[in-house]
Amino acid sequence: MPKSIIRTYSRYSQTASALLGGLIRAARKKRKLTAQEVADRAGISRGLLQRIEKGNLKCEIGAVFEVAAIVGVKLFDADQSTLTKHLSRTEEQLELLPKSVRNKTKAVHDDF
Amino acid sequence: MPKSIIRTYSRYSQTASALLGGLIRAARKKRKLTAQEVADRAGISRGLLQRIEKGNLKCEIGAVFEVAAIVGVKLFDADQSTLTKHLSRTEEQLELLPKSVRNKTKAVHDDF
DNA sequence: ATCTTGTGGTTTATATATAAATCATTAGTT
DNA sequence: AACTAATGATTTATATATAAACCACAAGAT
Repeated sequence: MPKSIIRTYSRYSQTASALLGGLIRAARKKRKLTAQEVADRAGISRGLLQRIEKGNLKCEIGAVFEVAAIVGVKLFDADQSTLTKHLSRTEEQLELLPKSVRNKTKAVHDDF
Repeated sequence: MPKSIIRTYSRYSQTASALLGGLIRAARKKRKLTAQEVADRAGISRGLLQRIEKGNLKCEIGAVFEVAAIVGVKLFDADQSTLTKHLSRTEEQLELLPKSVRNKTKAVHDDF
C-alpha cells in the first residue's frame, strides 16, 4: 500500500518538466493546434494536456512523450544520440534497448 | 470517469522511453549504485525504479526525472537549451517557464 | 558449501491520476 | 454589440499506479 505519498521533487525535475511543458505549449501554438485537437490525437483528455503543458510532474511519461511527438518536440535528438554513443558502450544497454522496444506495435501494457 | 483506458503509444514514445530507461540503468551501473540506493534517494520503491529502467510508459514523469538526475542523466543539456532559445522566442514561453517553477522549493503538488 | 547482496517478479491495499462533464472567462469574428 | 471558439478551472467516479511485502534466483564473498 502506498504510504501517504507526499513526494518532493528536486528543482532540476521541476525545471526540466516546466521546460518541457513550455516547449510543448509553444510548439502547439506555433502549429496553430487547439488543445482539444492535440488531446484527441494523443488519446488523452484536455485536462491532462493542460497539466502536461504546466509541467506537472505527476503525469505519466507516456502521455507526455505522445504529446511531445505530436507537436514536434523531440527529446532525444542530436545531442542525446551522441550521449547514447558515448555513454557506457560496454554496458548491456545496446542489447537491452532493442529488446524492450521490439515485438510491440500497438499497445505497450504487456511491457512488464 | 476514465473510460476503460487502453492506451496505445507511438513507436517514438516507446523508443524514447526505452532509451531513457536504458540510459538511466547504464548510468546507475556505471556509478556502482544499487537499485535500492537509487530508489531510496529518489524516494520511490525499487519496483518503480525497475519499471523506469525498463522504459515503462506509465510511470509518472516526476519519478523518472528524479532518477535521471540522481544517476546523472540530463534531459535538457546543450542541444535542448539551444532549442529553447531558437524555438518561438515570440511566444509566452519565456514568461511562462519561470512562473511555473518559481515559488516552490520542496513540494510541487500545489502546482495546479 | 554457506552466507550474503542484488536483482527480477508477483501479489495486495490504497492513494491518486485520469476522463468526463461542467462553468467562467477570454479572445476572435462578423 | 452579439456570437463563437478556445481555454482555465473545478468536481466526481473509477481505473490504475504505487509502496510494501513477499519469493526465487544469481553472483560474490568467506
